[in-house]
Amino acid sequence: MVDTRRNILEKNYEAMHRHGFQGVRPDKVISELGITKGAFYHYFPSKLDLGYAVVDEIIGPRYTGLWRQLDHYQGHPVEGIVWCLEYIRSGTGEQGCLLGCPLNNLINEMAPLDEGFRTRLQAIMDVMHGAIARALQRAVDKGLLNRTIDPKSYAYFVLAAMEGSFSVGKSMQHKAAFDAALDELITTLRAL
Amino acid sequence: MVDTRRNILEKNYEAMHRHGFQGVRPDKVISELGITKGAFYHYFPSKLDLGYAVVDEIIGPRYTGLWRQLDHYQGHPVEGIVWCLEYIRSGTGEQGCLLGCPLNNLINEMAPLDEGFRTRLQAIMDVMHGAIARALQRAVDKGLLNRTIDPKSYAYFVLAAMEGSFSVGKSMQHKAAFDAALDELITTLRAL
DNA sequence: AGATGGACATACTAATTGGTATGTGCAAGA
DNA sequence: TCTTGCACATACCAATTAGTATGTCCATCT
Repeated sequence: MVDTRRNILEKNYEAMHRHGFQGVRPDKVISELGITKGAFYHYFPSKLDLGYAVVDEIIGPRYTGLWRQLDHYQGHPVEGIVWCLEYIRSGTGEQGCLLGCPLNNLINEMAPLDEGFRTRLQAIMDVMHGAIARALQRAVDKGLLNRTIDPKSYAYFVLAAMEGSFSVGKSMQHKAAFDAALDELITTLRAL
Repeated sequence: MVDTRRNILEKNYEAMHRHGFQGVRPDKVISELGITKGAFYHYFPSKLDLGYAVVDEIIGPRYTGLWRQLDHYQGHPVEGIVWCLEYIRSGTGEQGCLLGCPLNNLINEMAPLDEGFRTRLQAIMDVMHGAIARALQRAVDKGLLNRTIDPKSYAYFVLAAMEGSFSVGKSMQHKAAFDAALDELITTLRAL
């Protein structure tokens, strides 16, 4: 027997990625999975709890797992950040570009609407922000940067440019725009 | 008599800003306005058409009107871009930061879901992108930049960092994060 | 004055949504 | 072997959603 709960989680993650949380119809996802309401509500008390579980068990780990590696990156910290960005790019095909960044999508949709979502999404962003800020701080401490920067402030900028690249790619419906924005971010980082 | 159609448009714009297009309940907005379904469906054939009208008549003009001014900006083109960014910042209070950029929100929600939305949103982004790219091209032509850049590519980066600043501010639920990201973008632009 | 049409109000509705209540098969432990 | 409880299936349901169908008031044109 396959893991029914995990299947429900992953199918709903896909639906959330495309339609947003509010746009997810549990009924639809259920019938696509070939299961019934009984199975769904056996594992998740409500649609909202399902949404939280998708963030906690799929989206969160995916992002925090990547950025936490920055702390152990050997070499120029800025190149560590670039490595993370390139990793994200490599996981973003033409299709993924159209659907955008799952984290960015969810932040923009749910942050003002539900406190449960907001705290979870903020926690993920905090991990990413912390990792970038620490990397920049290491670079500053080692005197590796030409310009003086405030690591925490600059880390927000890096996050913004990265998330924004997805928005640009999504609106232009072309990975080329996403790539251009990301390339310029990388160039900017390397010029620090 | 006030302009009922405009009232419907503006109340729904506010609802879209907070709840997203899918989250808008025409019934709710109607009752808040103190009008009835008759009035609503007299002016708008459907909820989708209402959404298009909000983009065409409120969101679009607001953004294109601002960025088109760049073409007539006297002085260093980069300072013109900074002026636009500061204008956007000045219109973004603590509350506006929580709700995010209406354009960014709509792109992330609706671009993959509806072609009518997508083409409209892309058209707005194209205007903004074109204005920034032309400003950068002028700066290049006049030899005002230290670094050589590709104006079109860099314009995507500027747009990305700007839109992304809203995402960051929204997730952190703090204008300080938004301001930090925007400040670093401005510093980066001025260092070009 | 009578007809026309725009600007709404009122009342109704089919489909959908997000569930709940209840039943069943089966594996594991007492 | 009996029972307990997990893992689902089936059937039902109240509220909501996005409308439609129809009526009315009033200004304007003929």
